[in-house]
Amino acid sequence: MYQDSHLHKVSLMNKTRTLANFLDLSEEGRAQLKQASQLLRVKRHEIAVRKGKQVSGAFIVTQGSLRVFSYMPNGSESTFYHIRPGETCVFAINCLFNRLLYPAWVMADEDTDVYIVKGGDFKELFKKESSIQDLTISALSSAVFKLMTEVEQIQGWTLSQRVINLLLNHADDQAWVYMTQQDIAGRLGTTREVIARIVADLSAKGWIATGRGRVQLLDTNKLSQQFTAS
Amino acid sequence: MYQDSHLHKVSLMNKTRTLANFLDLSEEGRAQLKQASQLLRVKRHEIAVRKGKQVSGAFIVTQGSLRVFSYMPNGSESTFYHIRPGETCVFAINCLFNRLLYPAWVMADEDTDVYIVKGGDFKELFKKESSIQDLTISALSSAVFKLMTEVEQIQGWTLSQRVINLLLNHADDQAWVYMTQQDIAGRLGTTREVIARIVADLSAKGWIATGRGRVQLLDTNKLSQQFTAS
DNA sequence: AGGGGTATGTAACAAAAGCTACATAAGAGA
DNA sequence: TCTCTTATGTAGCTTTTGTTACATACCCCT
Repeated sequence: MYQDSHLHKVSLMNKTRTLANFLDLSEEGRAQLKQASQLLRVKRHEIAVRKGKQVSGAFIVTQGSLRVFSYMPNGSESTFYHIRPGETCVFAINCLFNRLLYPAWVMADEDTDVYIVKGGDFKELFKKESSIQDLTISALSSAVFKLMTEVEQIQGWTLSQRVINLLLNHADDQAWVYMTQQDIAGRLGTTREVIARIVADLSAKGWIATGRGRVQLLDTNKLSQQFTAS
Repeated sequence: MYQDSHLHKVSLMNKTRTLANFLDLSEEGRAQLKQASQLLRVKRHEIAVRKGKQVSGAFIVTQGSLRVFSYMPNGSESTFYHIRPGETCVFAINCLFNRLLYPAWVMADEDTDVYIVKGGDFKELFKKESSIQDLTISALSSAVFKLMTEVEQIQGWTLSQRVINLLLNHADDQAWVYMTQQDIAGRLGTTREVIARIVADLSAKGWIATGRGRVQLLDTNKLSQQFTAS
């Protein structure tokens, strides 16, 4: 269904949005980073990393967006998170520091540039460069926070509450959410039909309106109340 | 039901199992750590940290064991993890680096010694001392790994599979698991009755035997197969 | 040995979520 | 505008998990 990335490897020289734009490094740090990193360009819907792959280095996205997900026993996809410009992949860092195999699949949401910094060099840079320390710590700790929150929600909330929560978090200024029901289902680890049922219910109550590829929040107050009221 | 810790604060001087036993530090590092840390002794079943508390520093357990959990909407407890000697609390580190309030409850499983290292000093030490970096990174990344695994399991496995997995992971050499059904339920975020039902089923199949406060694994092969077979 | 506190065993019922199978609608592009 | 792809709407049924309410068994302590 989806193709593999062709692993176009490009030199750092001729790019405007290089890694250095996202990190504040010392002279030596900058030099080491430059020679240790490699640009990987991934096209929309290409697989960037396969599950079980040996992780050679840290990934840092400079442009575009990557989606990290896994397949559930029934074959459906469950999305863990997205990696956006300036962010690094926690799972890869985790693998680097613990010599694990990559535990998920990564697909480009759109055409994406990723820099790969060799594992050994990354660890060395980590010891000295505080901006690398910050990047690493913040990636790890925000992952801990998100995952913890997710575990709590999966265990303590109904699916309906989780859908509402996701809608509230993804709404833009005009209270629109641009996601298909399939996307929502994938994000919550369930199936489209279930989302359709829940969305239909919320719509019948007049709290939201649905459209193709989008949802409009009509009554954010009522929606928010679904967490406090039993 | 449970009492608060009385926060007995004791000087570092007269302890044999001090923090230094668990960390390999430079001279200055050792000195700074010493003056920045404080021993907290918590008695069995006392609450060591309350949810929503401001986190003043990193916790490192030198003796005993702490349980980190949260309350679900229905009032039951859901255990995230335990902190054992030489380990530190990820959530606390997370809070330190991101200025968050502590997101869970902590109770001592048994009489426990915890050192509290002031936040500012801990961050300074982190920049220079590689053993502190290791402790931090390994706490964060093993948390990421565990939580990620847990999310995958909650979403992709049946409760029965999750119970079997937990039993296999907690069995000692003689294939005994010393946990009450209540503990198991808390670990998996469900209720005792449900565990009783599952355990009764496994027992009827002859794969396990149950007893008060313990479970014996009789056929680990069959149990392990429950993950591959549909 | 007996008693009280805990832990486990059971059953019936309720609610939530997953699955199957189509029908219908919206939008993109020719 | 017409068609084709992709997304949504719905219904009925199955399976899993949660709840309620007791009965029974175990084990420590006196």
